[in-house]
Amino acid sequence: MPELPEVETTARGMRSRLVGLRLMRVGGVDWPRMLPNSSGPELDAELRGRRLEDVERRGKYLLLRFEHGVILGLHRKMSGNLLVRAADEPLELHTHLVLSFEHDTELRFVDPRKFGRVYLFHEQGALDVFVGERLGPEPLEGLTADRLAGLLRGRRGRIKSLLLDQRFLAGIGNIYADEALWQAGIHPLRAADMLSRAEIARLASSIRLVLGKAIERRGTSFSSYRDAEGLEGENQAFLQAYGRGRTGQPCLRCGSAFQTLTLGQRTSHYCPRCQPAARRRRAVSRTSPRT
DNA sequence: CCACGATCCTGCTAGC
DNA sequence: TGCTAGCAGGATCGTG
Repeated sequence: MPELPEVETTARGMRSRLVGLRLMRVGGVDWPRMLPNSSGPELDAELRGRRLEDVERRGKYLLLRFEHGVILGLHRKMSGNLLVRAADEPLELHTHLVLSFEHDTELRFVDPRKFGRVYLFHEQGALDVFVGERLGPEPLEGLTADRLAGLLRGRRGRIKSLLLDQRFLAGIGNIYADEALWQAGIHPLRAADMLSRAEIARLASSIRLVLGKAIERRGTSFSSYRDAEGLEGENQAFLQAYGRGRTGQPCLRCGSAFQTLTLGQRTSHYCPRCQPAARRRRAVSRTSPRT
């Protein structure tokens, strides 16, 4: 569910509410698979009594930095929410982890589908390895046309598949991939290495625009996403592509009916006129034999 | 290297 | 009304 803007919004809320507080207890673990490299008792032993020093976002991960360099990495996958609540407020259904801080302040991981994961890192090096294997650059940190062109060079896949690949760029998901491709006028199935220089430049600026605006609006809530305070975002009212194909709504730029296609088990929404499919390449005889 | 399907889960809804 | 198939903002793994 959450993509970069939703995770960033949550990180900001958690930062303002939790940084500086001492963790008193880890509890509420009722789904061990949520902790692939630790356990409830281990988390409690490792974190109890330690102060939360910072909350960061990297891709779609939330990083909680505790005293003595211990780090928790949280990924919400499709349906997870992280809620800051007073300890006397009733527990939300599907709560699978509770971090109890001082001053009766709790951080609750609420996740109906149980896809969310929490990773424990004993030191920065372990986190660096984990991130290095999974995440590419941050799209809001210096994604110029030149930089994107460099990333695309030699990649043979379809552009939308690449945008969804977290090792290519970290943080883009199905909503913002569709939004950025529509904004840039690029069909989701276009071959990544066939984009023109102008298209790459439009895509880079579209990615920055779409993500930046969504952060300003505190994320997209069309269903279950809530921020750290339990509040909805506002970006759902501003989506221009995602979801429009399901009912063939008109393109806001040209009026054509939106369409959908399926790519890697995901639905893509696009305007067939503003995002034309690639021209079929003329068959060219191969002159050089493959070696 | 790249594409695709299956898998992990529960809740919601369109359609019968 | 009630049931059910299909789909959902993610990511990984195995196969071809």
